Amino acid sequence: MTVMETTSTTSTASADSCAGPPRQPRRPDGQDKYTISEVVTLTGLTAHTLRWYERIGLMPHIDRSHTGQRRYRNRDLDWLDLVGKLRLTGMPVADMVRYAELVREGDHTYAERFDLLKSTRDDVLSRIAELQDTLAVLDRKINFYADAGQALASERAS
Amino acid sequence: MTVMETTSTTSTASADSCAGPPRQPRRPDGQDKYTISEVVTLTGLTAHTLRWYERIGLMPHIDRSHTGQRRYRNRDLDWLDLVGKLRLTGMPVADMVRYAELVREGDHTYAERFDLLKSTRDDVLSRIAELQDTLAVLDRKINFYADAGQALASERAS
DNA sequence: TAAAACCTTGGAGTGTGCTCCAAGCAAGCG
DNA sequence: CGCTTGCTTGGAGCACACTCCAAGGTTTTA
Repeated sequence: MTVMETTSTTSTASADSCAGPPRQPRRPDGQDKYTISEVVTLTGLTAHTLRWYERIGLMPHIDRSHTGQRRYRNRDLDWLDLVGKLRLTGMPVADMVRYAELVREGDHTYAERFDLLKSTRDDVLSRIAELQDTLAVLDRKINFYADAGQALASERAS
Repeated sequence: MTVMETTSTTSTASADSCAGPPRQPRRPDGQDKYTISEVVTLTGLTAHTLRWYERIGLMPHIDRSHTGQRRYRNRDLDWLDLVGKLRLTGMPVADMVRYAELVREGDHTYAERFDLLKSTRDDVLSRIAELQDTLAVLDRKINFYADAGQALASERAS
């Protein structure tokens, strides 16, 4: 009855500013079968999202137990890692689905996969450039407010 | 009657890969009054979006002509430039509205504005790091497909 | 002065990427 | 056996950031 589904830790504001990204727990060695909830803890995605990815054709075929429950394998986790990376680039899910289709279609789609990844790479490069541009603007403003804060402090001191 | 509202050039796929970002037209010198459609061409935003920004409190007070039409000034365009930059960082609109409120409230909010920009800056830095990480993954895959393409080519040649 | 182009509003609609629900089956434990 | 916990499905719902509409007033051009 009660479902509750691990509603992914609300990381709205990155609380600790002086730590790396929240590292996902590492996969246990020598295992090649994971339940959906194990994949939840390994990837940080919700079970809802994992099932949704499958519905929209973003996943390869996922093995099932004799009673129909999903049994993910290491290659599926590798795929989810890639999807996670692509998601960070802002790539639309539809494009990732297209890439997944190309993979399913076999080796003769290498060229098209190459093109897709290459243009994604170009996008990433320009996103980085944009962000660095923004960083400069931000730094100018931050310095302004820092100086203004200093000015107020020394005003209080005098 | 006919509205049509300049439905922002569909830049779904960045067509020309070997060109800089699509530079917005530069502001005419010595002008300090712009209609909404002039702001549309200067910013690349739609008129809908400009009005919506105003409704949600993301804009400072915008002057009006004697008949109630918007007349943007250079400082408003500066603000829109900043908003555009912040939007690129993935900052939620709600946070930008918060910043706009702080600006409206006056000089005594300097410290809070500093904090907000600083944490945004931190976010930008980690986004850049993520993207560079992704770039490495992408490059490995791209190299794989490039090599595979070479292999196929030399196979055909032999 | 008339037509065409542009601007106004509140509110409704859209696309994306999840997020959740209801109802039911299954597996492990005491 | 009953209880708890976990997994299944299709479909509905949600948050965000726009995007558009209808109906009407304004400005510019010919």
